[in-house]
This record gives sequence, structure tokens and C-alpha cells, in this order.
Amino acid sequence: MTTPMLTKNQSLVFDVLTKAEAPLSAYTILDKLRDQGFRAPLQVYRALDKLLEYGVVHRLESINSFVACAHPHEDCHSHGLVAFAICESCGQVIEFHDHEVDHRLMDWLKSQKFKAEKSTIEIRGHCANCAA
Amino acid sequence: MTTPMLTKNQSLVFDVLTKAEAPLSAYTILDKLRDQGFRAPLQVYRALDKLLEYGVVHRLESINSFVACAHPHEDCHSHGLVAFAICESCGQVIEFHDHEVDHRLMDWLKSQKFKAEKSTIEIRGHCANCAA
DNA sequence: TCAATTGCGTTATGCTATAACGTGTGCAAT
DNA sequence: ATTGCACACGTTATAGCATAACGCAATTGA
Ligand SMILES: [Zn+2]
Ligand SMILES: [Zn+2]
Ligand SMILES: [Zn+2]
Ligand SMILES: [Zn+2]
Repeated sequence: MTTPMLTKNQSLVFDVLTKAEAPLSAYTILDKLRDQGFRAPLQVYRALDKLLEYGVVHRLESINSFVACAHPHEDCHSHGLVAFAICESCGQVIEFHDHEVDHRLMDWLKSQKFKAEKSTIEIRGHCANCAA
Repeated sequence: MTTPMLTKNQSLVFDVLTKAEAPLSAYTILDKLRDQGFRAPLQVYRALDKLLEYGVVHRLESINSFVACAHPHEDCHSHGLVAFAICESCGQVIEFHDHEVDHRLMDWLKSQKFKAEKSTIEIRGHCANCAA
């Protein structure tokens, strides 16, 4: 997926996410963009849908939040799974890929004749700083 | 975690889940239990909290639903990750464990000094029957 | 010009989850 | 026996997350 020019709303949402130090919920994004004219959740969700489609933003299912892709220029997204380590103290997210895990999971799915379409790998816990 | 005697509400919720052929949302469970006297979401959520704590039920984060554990008598849950393949057509869920994936993920987390507490591995797609 | 597509704004609604309050019951410790 | 505590439960209200459905405007391509 090559990323087309972003629209105004898409850019605003994307900027908020890239500047954030932790994942944001759609409603938090909305609040941050009220000064720029945002009024309704759909304005955020519609922009997010596109950004997700372009692969420049990820959705964290386990915390109903969104985060800018940490390495949008790698091609891992097109052929591999993405995993996230999410710190429950500071909110920091580490995005990573592991081909070994990919292949192992894919092999298992293939053995079950299961056609995978979307994947979610999220580990919640505490990052090095917060583990104390 | 050894599972203590279930209370009435916990049993009702657990029974609904074990009899279901697909994961259920809390509100769907509520509807199925109205005849047994359930009136409010909290009755379901409180029961679910306990069942999750006992490890006999899993929450599927990516679809906001709950499913009875497919092999509650194995000890994998205590030391390993659990993964789910979820069919988006028929709702069937296949629960599985893979120690290779576990170790690989755990090693990576350890290398980042990240203390993992909860994990979510969910693959959505189409099962053998529905892939057509 | 006309139709199709896409983005946008708005209102309303639906789904998911929890806060806060009070009740009753069982079970120690005093 | 009385007190205090833990726990399950019931109820109402509220918070948080996501989408349906309508209409309008700009773009594009036949
Ligand atoms: Zn990414
Ligand atoms: Zn942290
Ligand atoms: Zn299980
Ligand atoms: Zn299926």
C-alpha cells in the first residue's frame, strides 16, 4: 500500500498521533483537535480508517487506542505480523516484528487451513523504566 | 489458579459460554440470561471477571467477546501464551498454544527488559469450512 | 453534462464497560 | 452474642467507544 496525499483531517489526526508519546483513543484525539475545528467522533474515525488502510497507523485492540507506525518505511507490514509491547504505567509502546514468530504462527494456521487476514499481538506489562 | 466453587451467577454465565458455538459479547450473554433473572450488565461483567481470573474463560480483545477455555485442564495457561484463530464468517474460535512462539516472544521481551503481564494473540480470518 | 467517487459535517443512536450506592449473608475475632 | 470484615449481589446512572444515516460539496472521468 503506497500512501497517497493525506487530506486535511487525515493530516491533523496523523500529526497528533506522531507527536504523542503514548497511544491515544479516538476521543482523546477528538479533544486535541477541537481547536482545529473537529466537532464529532466520526471526523476522527474516518481519518483513522484511512490511516489504518495506508498502514501508517496501528490500532491497539487491547486498549482501544491508536498509535503511529514506528517504522512505516520497512516492508515488514506487507508480509509479516506486527507485535506491540505496551507499558501499562507510562503508556510507551514498542512495535516489533519477528519473522520466526510469523512463520511459526503462519505454519500453524496453514496446518489448520485457516486463512489469516488480520492479526493482533499485544503484550501488556511494564517497560524497563517502569518495571522498578 | 485452582477454580473455587462457582456462584449462581458465575455458573449461569459459564454455562452460556460453554454451550455457545461462538464467542459472545457481555450484552449477548445478558440477553440470554434475562429469563434467569439477569437485569443489568454488571451482573454479567462481575461474573466474567471471576471466570477470567480463574482462567476458565478468555476475553477476545479484538472482538470484545468472551469464550470458554477450550482446554482448561492443561497447564499451558500458567506458563505460556494462548493464541486464538477467529473465523469472521462463522465465529468459530480455535485456541492454541505454541511454546516456540512463547519462547521467541518472551526472549524478545526479556531483551528489552520488558516485564510482560498479559498477552493477546488473535488472528482473524476464515476457517477451513468458510474459506470456500 | 452527467454519473460516480470521495471527503466532509452533523445528528442521532448503538454497543461496551464501569462508578457508586445499598443490601444481605457467612464467617471469624473479640 | 456482637462486631467487623469480605464477598456476592441488585440497581441506577454514567462514562467511554464506535457507527448509522442523512445531506452537501469537490473531483474525476466518460
Ligand atoms: Zn508499524
Ligand atoms: Zn513504562
Ligand atoms: Zn484456554
Ligand atoms: Zn468459519
